[in-house]
Amino acid sequence: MLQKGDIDTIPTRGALASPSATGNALAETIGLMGAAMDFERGSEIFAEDDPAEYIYMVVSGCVRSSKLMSDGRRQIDAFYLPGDLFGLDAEEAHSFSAESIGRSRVVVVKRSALLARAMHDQEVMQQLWTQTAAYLQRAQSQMLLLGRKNCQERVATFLLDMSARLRSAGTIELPMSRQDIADYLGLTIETVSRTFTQLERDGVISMPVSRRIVLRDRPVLDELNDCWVA
Amino acid sequence: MLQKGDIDTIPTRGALASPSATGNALAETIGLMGAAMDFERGSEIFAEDDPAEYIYMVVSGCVRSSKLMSDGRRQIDAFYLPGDLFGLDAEEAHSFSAESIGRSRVVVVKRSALLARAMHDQEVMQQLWTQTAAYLQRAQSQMLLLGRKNCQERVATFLLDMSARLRSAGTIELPMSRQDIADYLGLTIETVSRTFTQLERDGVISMPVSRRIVLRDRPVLDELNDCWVA
DNA sequence: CGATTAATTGACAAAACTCAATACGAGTGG
DNA sequence: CCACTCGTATTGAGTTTTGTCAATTAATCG
Repeated sequence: MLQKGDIDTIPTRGALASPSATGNALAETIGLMGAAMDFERGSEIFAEDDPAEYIYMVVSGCVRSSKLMSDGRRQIDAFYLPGDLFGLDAEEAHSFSAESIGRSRVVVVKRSALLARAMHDQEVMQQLWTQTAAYLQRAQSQMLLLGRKNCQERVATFLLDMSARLRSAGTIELPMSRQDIADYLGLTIETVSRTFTQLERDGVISMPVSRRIVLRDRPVLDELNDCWVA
Repeated sequence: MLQKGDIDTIPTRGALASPSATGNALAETIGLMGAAMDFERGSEIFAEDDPAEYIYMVVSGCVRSSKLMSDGRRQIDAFYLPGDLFGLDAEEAHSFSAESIGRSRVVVVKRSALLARAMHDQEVMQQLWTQTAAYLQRAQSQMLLLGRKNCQERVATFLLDMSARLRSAGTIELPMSRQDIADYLGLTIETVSRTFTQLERDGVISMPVSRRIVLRDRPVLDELNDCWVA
């Protein structure tokens, strides 16, 4: 599915917009080995069941990965922000699809090349594991959210997580639509919208515009979030 | 948390009750390096936030891993069956707890020892990654289930998954309680019970006793399950 | 066999969903 | 600069699904 973006053959040393807390050796290696590609708003980076030929790192923008059911129901597993790796399947085929939200730039490296590298660079191999384990941990938190939290708690957890990952000081600029948030939180767009409105009425957040969220009362959000550690 | 079981210092070569499809080199290594421990019904193997000192492999019985909220709501991330590894956190502390369902035997190996081994056995390191990625993939399917499936679909998916993992020819002997199933599927015990009853009335399954489920109409279960591949 | 835990069932309540209408906001062209 | 348009977001009314609480019934273990 690499046809959709333009390959930028210029090496991407230092191309990372925000040097996220990603496993450094691995991110470094990918940055050096990979090619930068640009994706348009909404374009598909890979599809479910596509051969897992590449491993990806977000440079700028935001990527969503999701699974679809045959009747169109969608669950977004994760949003990837600058510095995040994705496509880390160990299987031959991807078990989910990935699309660019808005415009984004992504560094792409051949799985086979990275694995070859990992085979004689122990640290790269280990970080491949560490990164994957970190995503597994996130997935476990998300299962708690999806299985057991109510809509206020889901939204609070989401906002605190985005705030931490975007390193925002109280104001979050959301890169994704309400529909994406709904599909990530296992809710409908209407419920997400109503929950935002309710939190604003209660003075917990404010929304100058719908994609800009100001966290006004963190203690309440933390309370709703229960077991989160920022 | 290792006090609860009895350490069996006899090496566990060939101790695996059912030689599951686990990454072989890794399972082999753990079997050879590890010590067998027995756990009583309901006993805790490790708790959330415990230091992640060991990595585990189920020999017999069944283990559940879960997360708790402060008010007692529980989400079970996974059930581990013979041959399955667990405790594969890359972090220093476990992000979930693990308890034995019924009696079980587990092989335990020091994380540090296994990592040391992995550092000069490339295959072990890679399988550590592969295993973790496989669990991440399972987690992604579970997120789709928890976020988007209705109770019938959840139960159908659960039954097909258990049937495949237990290699059962149509009859499943469930090792876990309805409460455990409910906490795994993000439902209440009553909803799980009613759904089983409904499926039995519809002739899709039968339940000679509550823990023994006979799959009578796989096509219907597959239909409910949507996108599963056995 | 009896005690105790696990599972089922029923009646009702609540949370989230659906469908439909309306409002907002970014981008475009007059 | 304003009006128009189109995709996105919000709001309302009513329904559905699942949850809650309480009462039974079934299964398991001494």
